[in-house]
Amino acid sequence: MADLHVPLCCPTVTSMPLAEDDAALLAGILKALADPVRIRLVSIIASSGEACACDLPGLVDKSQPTVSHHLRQLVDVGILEREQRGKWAWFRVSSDRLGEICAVLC
Amino acid sequence: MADLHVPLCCPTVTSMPLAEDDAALLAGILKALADPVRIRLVSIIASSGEACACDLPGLVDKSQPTVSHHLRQLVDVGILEREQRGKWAWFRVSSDRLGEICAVLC
DNA sequence: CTGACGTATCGACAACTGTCAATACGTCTT
DNA sequence: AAGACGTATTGACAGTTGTCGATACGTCAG
Repeated sequence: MADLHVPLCCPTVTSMPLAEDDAALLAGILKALADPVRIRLVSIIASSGEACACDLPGLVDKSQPTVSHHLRQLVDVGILEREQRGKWAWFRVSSDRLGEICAVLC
Repeated sequence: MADLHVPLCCPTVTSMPLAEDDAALLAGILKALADPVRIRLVSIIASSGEACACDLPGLVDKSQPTVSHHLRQLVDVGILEREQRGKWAWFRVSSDRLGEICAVLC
């Protein structure tokens, strides 16, 4: 899979036709957000500042493997940042990434 | 399918945990954007102001039914507006809709 | 070192999605 | 009325995705 961590440096979506590469990159990032469970995870983590993975399966009512799978996708595109603390994994949203998405869409 | 035309009136994603319903609604809209072909269509149409469906298959290098299918999804969630002019279909982006998405994400 | 426990990965499966050829539907022109 | 032409829908199929049980991996406590 392409590296989705690169900054979104393309011009605004509405200003000129997106190149195929930029379109694929942006679509990949949006796809990571475009799931009810993942958007809720982002929302929960963002509004708390940070969250421990141990609490998330209960909060979104999904199994631990499923939540881990979703978290990975969000980390892969740079929306979430992961930090290991002892045996717990903590997640924080990358405010930069969300801002970039907005900047490109408007 | 739920009506995705309703305004996104939920609070910011980052301010408080999204309710399940709001999450499903927002995810549906983002999913419509989260495809390379559809994002390019939006970008092409937005940067021209409007576009005729007859030109789009050539511009994105997809078959006419495929493009029609993608356009329909974008119209269904309110990102595109369709206008029939004689036997041609013209599309315009709903700037409101994109703005709403940004407002909710940031 | 070993057991306990939190997390990630694997394997499998049903559901969904993007794609196109074929076809149906609308609208204009003659 | 009939043909031409642009667009939408249908049917089918391969590829992707969300989900979870089982299992492997890491890290801490004893």
